[in-house]
Amino acid sequence: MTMDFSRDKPIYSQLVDRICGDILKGKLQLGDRLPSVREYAVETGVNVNTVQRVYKELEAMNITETKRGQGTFITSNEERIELLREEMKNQLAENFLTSIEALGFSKEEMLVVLKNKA
Amino acid sequence: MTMDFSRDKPIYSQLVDRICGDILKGKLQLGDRLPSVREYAVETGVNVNTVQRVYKELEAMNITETKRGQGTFITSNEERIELLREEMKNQLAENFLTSIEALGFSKEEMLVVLKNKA
DNA sequence: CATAGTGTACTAGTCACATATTACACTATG
DNA sequence: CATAGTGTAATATGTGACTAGTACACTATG
Repeated sequence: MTMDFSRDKPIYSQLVDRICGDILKGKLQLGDRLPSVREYAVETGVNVNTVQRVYKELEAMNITETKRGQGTFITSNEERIELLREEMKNQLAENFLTSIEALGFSKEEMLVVLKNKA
Repeated sequence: MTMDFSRDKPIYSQLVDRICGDILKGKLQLGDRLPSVREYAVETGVNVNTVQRVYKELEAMNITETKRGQGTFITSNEERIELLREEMKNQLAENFLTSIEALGFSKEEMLVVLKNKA
């Protein structure tokens, strides 16, 4: 496959985002098994170590559980996923507000822009 | 002064944002002279080269003009600043929308969150 | 024309990231 | 119990972004 990655962010981080997105979108279901590190490395065209880092990161976030010899699985803990959803939503909002404040825009002003966009 | 910088973004980039913000907020006026690279380096506690990079970046954005031996000045071109304002507003909005889409959130959902925040 | 204050250029060091390679540990399966 | 497929760990290497130190070039000013 050899995905294309943006250059302004580490690959491993983009992959984490991608997987989180797939979970939140429902493309990946609770309990699903992720591809093996070697498989996913080939799929995405990156090194095994990079994939390992992705899986490590996900596990640290408590959204996957890895079992030696078996694979890496999305947690079956629905609460955790729901919490993740809220966390990420909040994080996004906070970051956005911080950015607009730093640049001198008002929240109201930005809301208008957002509404008028695709 | 020794400002504190976030670690997830280059210092020079944060300084560019800061100055842009100060311009858009009116803290810096058209035609104003910025501190010299050395002055600003001391003020912020970073290296002269870092400041130079900031000024270079700003000049590339056409929002400052630098004159050897004299200093770096905010452009007097009001249109340019107004354009900058629109550009940055759009950029912020686009980035935000891209992020929320990647993570599987809807625009409407996020608008609600934003409204309910400080 | 000397001096001090500008911006600028060059070189080098550090660090995070990504890669490559190799070896190890565990588990399922025949 | 052999084998193939999992995740894990360790080491070395290359590269690019960022920062720092130092020296240079230009300009105003007395």
